Amino acid sequence: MKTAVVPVRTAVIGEGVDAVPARPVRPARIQDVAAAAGVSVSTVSNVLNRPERVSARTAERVRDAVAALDYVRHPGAAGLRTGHSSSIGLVLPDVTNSFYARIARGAADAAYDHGYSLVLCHSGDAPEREQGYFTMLVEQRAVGVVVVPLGADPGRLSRLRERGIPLVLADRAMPDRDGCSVSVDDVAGGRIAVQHLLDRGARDILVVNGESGIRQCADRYQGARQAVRSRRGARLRQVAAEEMTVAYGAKIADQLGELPDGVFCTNDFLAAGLCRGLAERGVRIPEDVQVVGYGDLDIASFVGTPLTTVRQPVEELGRAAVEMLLDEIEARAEHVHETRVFAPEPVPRDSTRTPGPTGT
Amino acid sequence: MKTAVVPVRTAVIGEGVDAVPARPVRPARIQDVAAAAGVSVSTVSNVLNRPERVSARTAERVRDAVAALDYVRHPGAAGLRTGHSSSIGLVLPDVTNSFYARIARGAADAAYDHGYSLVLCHSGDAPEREQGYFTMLVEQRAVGVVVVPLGADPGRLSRLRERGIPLVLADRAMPDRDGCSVSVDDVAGGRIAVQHLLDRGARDILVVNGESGIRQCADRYQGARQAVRSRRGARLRQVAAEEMTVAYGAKIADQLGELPDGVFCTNDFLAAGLCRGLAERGVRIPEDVQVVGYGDLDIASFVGTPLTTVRQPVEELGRAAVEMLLDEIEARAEHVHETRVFAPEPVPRDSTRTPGPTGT
DNA sequence: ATGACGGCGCAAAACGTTTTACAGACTCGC
DNA sequence: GCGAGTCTGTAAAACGTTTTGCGCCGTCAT
Repeated sequence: MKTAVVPVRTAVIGEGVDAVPARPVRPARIQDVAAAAGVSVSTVSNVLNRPERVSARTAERVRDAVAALDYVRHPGAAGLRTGHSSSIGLVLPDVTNSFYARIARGAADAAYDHGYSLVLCHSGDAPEREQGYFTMLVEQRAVGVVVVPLGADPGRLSRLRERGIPLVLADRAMPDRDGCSVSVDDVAGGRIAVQHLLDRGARDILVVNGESGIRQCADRYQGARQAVRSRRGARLRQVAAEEMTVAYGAKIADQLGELPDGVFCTNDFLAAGLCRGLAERGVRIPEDVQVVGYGDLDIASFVGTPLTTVRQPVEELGRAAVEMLLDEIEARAEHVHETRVFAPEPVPRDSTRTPGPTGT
Repeated sequence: MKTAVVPVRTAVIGEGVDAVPARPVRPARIQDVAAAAGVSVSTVSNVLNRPERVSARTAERVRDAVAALDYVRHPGAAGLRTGHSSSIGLVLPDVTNSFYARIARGAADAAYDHGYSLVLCHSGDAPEREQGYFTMLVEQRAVGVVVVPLGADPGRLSRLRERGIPLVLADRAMPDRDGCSVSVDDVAGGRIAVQHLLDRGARDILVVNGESGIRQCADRYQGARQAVRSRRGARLRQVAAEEMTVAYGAKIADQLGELPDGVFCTNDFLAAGLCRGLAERGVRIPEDVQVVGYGDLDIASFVGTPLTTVRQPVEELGRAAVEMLLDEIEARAEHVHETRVFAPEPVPRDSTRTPGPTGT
């Protein structure tokens, strides 16, 4: 869906012809450096890549020449010889979604730290586009790919691997014998959230969930059950919202019959809506009902009473993904595939009380 | 600032040694295709790049061979010969910021459509890191760069250009003789917002702004002035918030003496906070006071009464940036630099009334 | 027949590196 | 002095393309 756009004014600057004045000089090649330093190309290459193989004196001469000529290496050409590029693919459904954006950020940081460049691939929930990016990455001889896969079509993924490109799965970790994966532990997240409520005296817990078909929702509920089971006298109910939005959160607050004393919403939108709905009914938060959200989205801290929530280390997810990828690439034989699951952590704010000895 | 993270469990799958079973076969080269089709390499290359130079019969034979061998072209090697790669750099302060994420999305889409790959560079507000990415892009022989520049250090930018890499500036358009730029028209945005209020009968307008040192803020205020000036009997006041956050928006609502009948907040956070603050004082929105925000952030639709706001065509910004870049690259001599300014558009929601004949 | 011309296809050079195998120059121990 | 061993440095091949210039072979007009 293209946004209609009106470019109000568009000014033309420069003349085009003389706007490309001195056609920029051809960048210096390694050969030029060699000539300038009075050594052979191979020596220059050695200085650059295995400095220990060359005497201090020549090394310095070479480095001077490099500086003088403003030489910059051409990793493309190098890759041609060595057989691998230095770029990593990052394939995700939508950069605009803050969850994926945080993954991208972590991944970009890690790639930068290790001297790799990150190719952003926006699959936009379209499998054929995901596939298009895969072939593009194969062409580029990408050294590896981090992917938040779309459908559960492992075929496409393994075809990439057959091409010799290691893959790390992020977030939607399907069990995967042939590669690493990273994800966050939603069961633990649910447990943490409800444990937090229990610790603050809540005993009649309501889970406001999304559709149980969504893995994250099911997992978080399971975690909630675990927490409640371990505390005698505690009780757990669940209600499912059709969509995990603010509007549906509010709607559920309206329809609530017997009020619980603790609510765990499996995402912050639901929680924000619920809080608003409850507030309109005159219910005080956290005095009458304590509320915990999930995700630590921006909205959690904006809402009327700042929301206690569960934070997922998403940037770390992205970072870990590329680091595991690089390990697979660099260690090769010694590498063992790993399934890394990150634990979320509670973010206490005003929608829950401070912990007391008991409560009831 | 690294988030503390606890990987709860980490399972080891596979054995590492035999986890890399059949070392994937070396991908087919153009030479293999040539052999299989019984033609020369150059013919294969011609089939691939200038099909008109080769007879239909041979072309088909070659294409069959390509399919049979599952040949994929190696643009890196090609680039070595032709002198240019097919990757574009996108340098921005923070992908996590939804504004920049939207730019990234638009840019990624455009790059994909034109067969270029987009290298994500996360400068993270650190000039030295921005510089680091610049040199990385020079190394890669990136064909061009779209950048949301950090400081106003045109030196770094022009140094990139001297290297022969065209640059398009996004968002923070400084007037730029040597390249294209894209941005949104904040003056128009301010005018639109206030015009919207005036059209709905508001006459005593308050602008809740950020620091006037920020260009966007100054521009939006200027637009507001233009709108008010063109309507007799209308009056404009301004108040500046120290930060453009929900909290400060609420604070301003508290401190407000004489109530205006229309408020233009120069960003949606301020607007959300202001609405909450006003609501707590018992002020009805939009009956007593109409409110317009800016940016069409997620929060605008979540808030108590959904917020009328101004939407910026940010994805289009990103898309246009790479397209202008590609024009510069492909048209070369005929290209003329352009400064493209996009117009924002109003998004009417519940925090303003429906337009009436007048209103007073 | 002959010459010119067009259409196809090919050989080879070039792009900028890395790496292998080797050569020359020292040093050292005898 | 001499051979073995160490250091430095080098020539050349290789990576996978694209492109230039050329040659071959029909065809067509003369």
